[in-house]
Amino acid sequence: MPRLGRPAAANAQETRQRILDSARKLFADKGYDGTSNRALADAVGLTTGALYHYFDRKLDLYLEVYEDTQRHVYDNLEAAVADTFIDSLRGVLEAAHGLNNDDPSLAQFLGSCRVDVQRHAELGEVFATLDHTRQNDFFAGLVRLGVKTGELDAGDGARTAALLRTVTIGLVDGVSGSQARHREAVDGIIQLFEGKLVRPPAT
Amino acid sequence: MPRLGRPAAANAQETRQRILDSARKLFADKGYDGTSNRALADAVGLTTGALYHYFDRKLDLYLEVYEDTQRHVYDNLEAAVADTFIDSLRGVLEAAHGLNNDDPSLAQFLGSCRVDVQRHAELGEVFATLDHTRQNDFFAGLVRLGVKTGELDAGDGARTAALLRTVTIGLVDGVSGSQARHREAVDGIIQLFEGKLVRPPAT
Amino acid sequence: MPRLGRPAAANAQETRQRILDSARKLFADKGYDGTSNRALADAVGLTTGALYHYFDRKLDLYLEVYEDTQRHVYDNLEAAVADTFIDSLRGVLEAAHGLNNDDPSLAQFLGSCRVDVQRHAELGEVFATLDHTRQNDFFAGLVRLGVKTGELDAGDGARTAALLRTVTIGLVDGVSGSQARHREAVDGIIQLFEGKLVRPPAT
Amino acid sequence: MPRLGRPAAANAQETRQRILDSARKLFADKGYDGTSNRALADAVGLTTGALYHYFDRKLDLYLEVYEDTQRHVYDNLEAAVADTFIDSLRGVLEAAHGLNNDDPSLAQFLGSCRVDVQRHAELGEVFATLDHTRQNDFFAGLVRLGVKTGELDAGDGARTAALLRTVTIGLVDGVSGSQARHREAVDGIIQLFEGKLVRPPAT
DNA sequence: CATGAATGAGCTTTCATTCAT
DNA sequence: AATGAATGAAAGCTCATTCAT
Repeated sequence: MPRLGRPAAANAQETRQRILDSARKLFADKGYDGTSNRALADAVGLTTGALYHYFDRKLDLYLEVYEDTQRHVYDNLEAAVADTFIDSLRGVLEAAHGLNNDDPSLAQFLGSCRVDVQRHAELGEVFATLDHTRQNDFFAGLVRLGVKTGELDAGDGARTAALLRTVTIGLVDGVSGSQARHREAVDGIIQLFEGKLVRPPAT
Repeated sequence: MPRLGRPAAANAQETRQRILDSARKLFADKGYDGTSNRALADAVGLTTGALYHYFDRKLDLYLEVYEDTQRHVYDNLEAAVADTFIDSLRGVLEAAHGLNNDDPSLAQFLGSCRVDVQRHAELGEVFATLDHTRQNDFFAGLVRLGVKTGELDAGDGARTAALLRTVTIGLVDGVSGSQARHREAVDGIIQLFEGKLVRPPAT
Repeated sequence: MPRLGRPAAANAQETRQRILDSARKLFADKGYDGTSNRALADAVGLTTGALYHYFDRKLDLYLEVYEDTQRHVYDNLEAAVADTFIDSLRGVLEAAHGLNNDDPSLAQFLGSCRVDVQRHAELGEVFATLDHTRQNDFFAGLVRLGVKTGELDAGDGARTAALLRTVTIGLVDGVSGSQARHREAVDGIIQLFEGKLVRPPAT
Repeated sequence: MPRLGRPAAANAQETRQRILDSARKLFADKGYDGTSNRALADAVGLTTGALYHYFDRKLDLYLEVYEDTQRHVYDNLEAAVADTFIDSLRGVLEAAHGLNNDDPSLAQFLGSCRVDVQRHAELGEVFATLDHTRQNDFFAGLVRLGVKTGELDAGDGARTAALLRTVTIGLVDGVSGSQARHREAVDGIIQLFEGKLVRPPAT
């Protein structure tokens, strides 16, 4: 005999957030398909049916996790932008490292997400309709700053943006699982950008 | 409508290769779980049962695709190593770009693979038993070369290896889908390593 | 054509029992492998997926059917034990005949089960972990009773137990399918134990 | 490139017998469904395709195994019949024990067979068309002998036949897997028929 | 006489989703 | 707000059988 009526402890807002948090971790770890509603429900302490009280479809839940995460991450990165390109880069990478330290599932989810969007036709369609301005603007903004301060040539803009995107993805996909390796990679990147990592061969 | 029994044209060697090639493309695109035996069989022009004539389990097929791809890629990258660190880097990145040009599914599969190995417990277990020496040695060799030629400080070794790994993963996961963006990112990386991308701010 | 969602009339307890009852009949008739989830689901009026709402694996279902049946049968047989060996034997065989009359699938399942446990490695492993004390104790108890009343020599104990086991299995495997033949065999056994079936040859 | 033409060592007659022998063991152990053509081919050292050179269908192979086994067993049992019922019984049970000692798969197959015939509609149909006269006649003959010698009452004929059938099946299904237990059961049966196992209670 | 490539149907199991309660 | 009974589709895999070679 299940208890009827509204459970005493139930708080929709808070339950919803618990679902989103568990979902981010599971999606980050196992991917979209690899995360069953059942596993999610178990993690949250609900049944699969209850999930549908909060989200119409698994896809909608995934989307909401994405938007939450994206917002949280870029709020932090944007706050780290400074007066020069190199200082901003340093700040942004440090901020990324800090985020990864506090909650590794943030970066892991975003990396996992890029894969799932490519793999899943259905997910791809929905993501195509999202507003990605913020993400694009962020890298473009960094480059613009570098050109303004004279740190970058205007002609190297696209190249630098592509480079930043590549490095970011490498950090997320490659080393966000281990704090130590993440630290090392971040230090390497900064040192390289400062021109202090490599010099011409001895001869 | 093919009939029962052995088809006239059957050639085991060639069919096996067709399976592996189709599998690499599908695994690269849709991942391990996202690639059903059915989809693979359809792509090759067989039934799912026939696949088991060649591979005992889906996992074995995946493994074989991996080993084939890994071998092919590192044969090419190792051939591109030169006398100095910077020349080797340039050569290796160009070789990678060439490979990606000829058959994008090679890099895409390897990127896809890293994700699947993390997501799939079963895949992870099997991969743990594989010999990854070659992959590890490759980056370590590049760094040793740089130290020998004086291009790198010995103390920066670990940092540089982590950086190379990060950049490689970024290239594979981030931009191997588009030739143009891949080109741009490669050029950016080379220019950055040459110290010709960034300079101190004007003031 | 039932629709999706929970049917109005659903009653878990009763459905579960219907599954177990149908399963016993099918397992008795067709064996473990010969009984497909599909056939069982059809017999109960469900889909195969619904079975997994009640049992995690086919094997668990089989086990539960076994325990139910075993308990039911031995409850009846033990109740038939009397003051002397010969009266107990008569009572137990009559009880067995009665059970077989009421629901032939009980004995048939147990006979079928012994075969399946030998045939199926997986089934054998699980059954090895079960507690078979009750079954063993039952025959041992009968023999002890016979020795106590002087009906049996103590030295014939093991032989008599083996004989009882053999006769029981013969009844179950050989003639439980036909009431008439079962009756005849039971009568023959009793008469034989009473010493009224065979006498020395005429000469 | 498979070797073409007739393999040097091939001897149809002998290969056929090897198939039948392996088949009897596998069918006895795992049953009809539980024995795959593949497993049988492996045991014999052939491929599944080759089996079809000797038998049109799995079912035909099974049938042939049955007829071979049945003939072999009853040749032996009939040879053990003596002048009186009790001596015949003793002889037949000893013969059965000897057979079981020499090749346990004989009795095991026959026990396994009865189950499979009941479980498998297709098998049942084919067995219904077989001539079971010999098996039936054998028990009837024993009973007739007992009546002739005065060891049995004519009125107890059907009952005794049912009893013999029950005991035989019990021996085969229950204890043919272990020589020791088989021996014990055989001794118990003989002693019981001799009237030397049970006596009235002490009062 | 024998191989081995291939089919098509079947199996157990998992899953997203629905909906009466 | 939440449960849990149920569906229907799909998955990986096995199998008896066929037949070109």
